[in-house]
Amino acid sequence: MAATLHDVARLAGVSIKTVSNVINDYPHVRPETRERVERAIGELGYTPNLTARNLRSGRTGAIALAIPDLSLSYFAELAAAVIAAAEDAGAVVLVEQTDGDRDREIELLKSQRLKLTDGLIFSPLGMSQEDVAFLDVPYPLVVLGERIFDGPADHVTMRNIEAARAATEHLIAAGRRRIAVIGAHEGEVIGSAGLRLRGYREALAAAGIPFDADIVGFTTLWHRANGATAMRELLARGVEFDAVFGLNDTLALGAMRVLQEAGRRVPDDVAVIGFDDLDEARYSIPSLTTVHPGQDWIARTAVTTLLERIAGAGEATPPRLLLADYRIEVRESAPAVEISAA
Amino acid sequence: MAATLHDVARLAGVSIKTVSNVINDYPHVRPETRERVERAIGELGYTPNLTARNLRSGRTGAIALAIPDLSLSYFAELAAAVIAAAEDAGAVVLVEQTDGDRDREIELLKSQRLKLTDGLIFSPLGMSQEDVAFLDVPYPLVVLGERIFDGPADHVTMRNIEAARAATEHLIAAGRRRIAVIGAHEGEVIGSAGLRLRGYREALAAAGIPFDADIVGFTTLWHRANGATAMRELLARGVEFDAVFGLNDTLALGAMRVLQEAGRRVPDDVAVIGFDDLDEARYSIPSLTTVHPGQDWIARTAVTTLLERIAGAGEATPPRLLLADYRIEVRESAPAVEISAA
DNA sequence: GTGAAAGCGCTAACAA
DNA sequence: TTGTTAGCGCTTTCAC
Repeated sequence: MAATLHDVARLAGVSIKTVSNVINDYPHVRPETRERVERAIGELGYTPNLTARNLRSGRTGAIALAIPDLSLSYFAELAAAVIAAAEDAGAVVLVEQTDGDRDREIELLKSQRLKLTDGLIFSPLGMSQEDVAFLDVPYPLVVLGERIFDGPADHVTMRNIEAARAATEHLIAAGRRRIAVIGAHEGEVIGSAGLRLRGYREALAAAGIPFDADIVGFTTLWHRANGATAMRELLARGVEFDAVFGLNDTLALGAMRVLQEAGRRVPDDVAVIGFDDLDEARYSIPSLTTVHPGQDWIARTAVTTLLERIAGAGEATPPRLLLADYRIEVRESAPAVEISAA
Repeated sequence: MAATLHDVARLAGVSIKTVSNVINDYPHVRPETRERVERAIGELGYTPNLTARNLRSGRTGAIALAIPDLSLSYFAELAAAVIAAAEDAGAVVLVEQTDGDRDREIELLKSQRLKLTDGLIFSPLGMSQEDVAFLDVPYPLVVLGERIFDGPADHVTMRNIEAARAATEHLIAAGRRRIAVIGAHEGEVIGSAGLRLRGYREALAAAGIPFDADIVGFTTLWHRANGATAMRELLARGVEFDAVFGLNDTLALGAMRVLQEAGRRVPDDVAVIGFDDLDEARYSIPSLTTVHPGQDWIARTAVTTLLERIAGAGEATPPRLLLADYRIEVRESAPAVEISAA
């Protein structure tokens, strides 16, 4: 059995209060007493019981992070950044996977599993705007992503519309006119797909290019395989295009693979741009031009915002919307200058 | 302030023990009493305080998982599987990143940060066999990976030597004779690199092919970029080879990219095989033949083994070594039959 | 500068 | 079947 305060106190011949004082660096302890206590601590190999401390303080020093699935690179990179940021702040992170399933997400929000933590960073995928009321929870919460806006909690996310518009403008500036899209969601208005598609349309409109629904590929899940399938459909349909905007990197990479299999040269015949700037985008063939949406900033900001809320648990400052800066990461799949078709 | 047992008891007009009985599904509670208590619980929105429960029971229901870095796909996929397995078992997972740094790994093992959890699944990368004594910790521990063997804790890992040998044999069976290796570590004997290299050499020896140090590429970190660099060096050296064994998938993918840039056809000129069977290996161009080392089994086994140790905390069964089965996942980059060079 | 004692919210032995 | 009560290990007033 592990040693307790009492054991240390007995061995050092002092009261537990004195031991507690030593442990918590309370200044007014006589040096010789302190030393005696420290020796006893060392001898017994005493370490404080965090659970008991937590019970007293009402805090655990842990935060929860709920994401759809760690095996999706985007969320793995996000989680890595969140854990690193939390560690810098002295907090520890409990990771939950929801699979992007609405019911599991809602259940998680009410779940007692979270009682082990002081607050939650939540990246919903299945829930949508009409579920906004479920975000009204009795603990500190920071929401990520584009599924729900104007909720009762702080929200850290990216500038989807502007960034997607910039991506599209990048292609237009390089001389592309028939820009296909991969990953659209039927009828979605907000959500990553809806917002990014809107940015795309804004860019087209600004350039006087008509929107053509024929070169928009729909796919609900944003996995590599779906990008590949959507691109196959586009090719099978026989529509013409000289560029592809993958609404995320994995879609773009899947699409790029199919393009190459079909003998289309990237970027000569078809330029490809993605969204997310995954590590992987740097190493594909060709390397993937993409939107860097500021995940690191999002992770850091989510952690500090949550910890602030936890610290000031009482105060009712209104929820904030925090937006990351983006930039276009120009690589081989869609260079900046116009490439003349062979 | 959240409601407590007392509040519920008061409202329901019973003692806290009765409320506790209801909550813990103690059978001998009169139905009408139970109903009254349940109504009170609903009215107050009572949820048990897990910290207090943990203090009583000495358990937290959380386990820790320590890995080098979630942004490495292998560890992300491992973590995803561990979290899923833990959830099935009713446990929650706290994820720590060590960056593969020996000092951080050792510090983590002694850290109080873990006091929030009942046990640890630990995947060391910086530590090595001589650090085995640090694994003698006063809490349930399951070790993963190939850095340390015969330690005082349960160890779940893969059959590196046999699997690497099988991978090499696959290339040999397809008619390859000059098989380069990417990712070797200078002088390493155990550790993934050392063991896999040993399997490679065993396969060569068995086939009567001499080992040639000239076609072994060294690189300490196993990132895509390192695979690419190592392959560039190999090409620059002008050595001949008709196959490449990437000691993991990311190395193989990085190497494959460089090969293609250099105009070598995969698999016609050079066959490529990896190790890990990352999700990504399925979607590269060409898709990557690789060793499936049973990560899922490893994750599930690590979790159940740890939970068993936690449950039987007293008993001192000797540490076990648990080995996952592997298989060769044959894809385009190294087909089973010999491809005749054009 | 140090000690005594209450209590965080819960569980479980024991009583009734 | 239900109530009383003693802790789990710690922090923290309040005395001394």
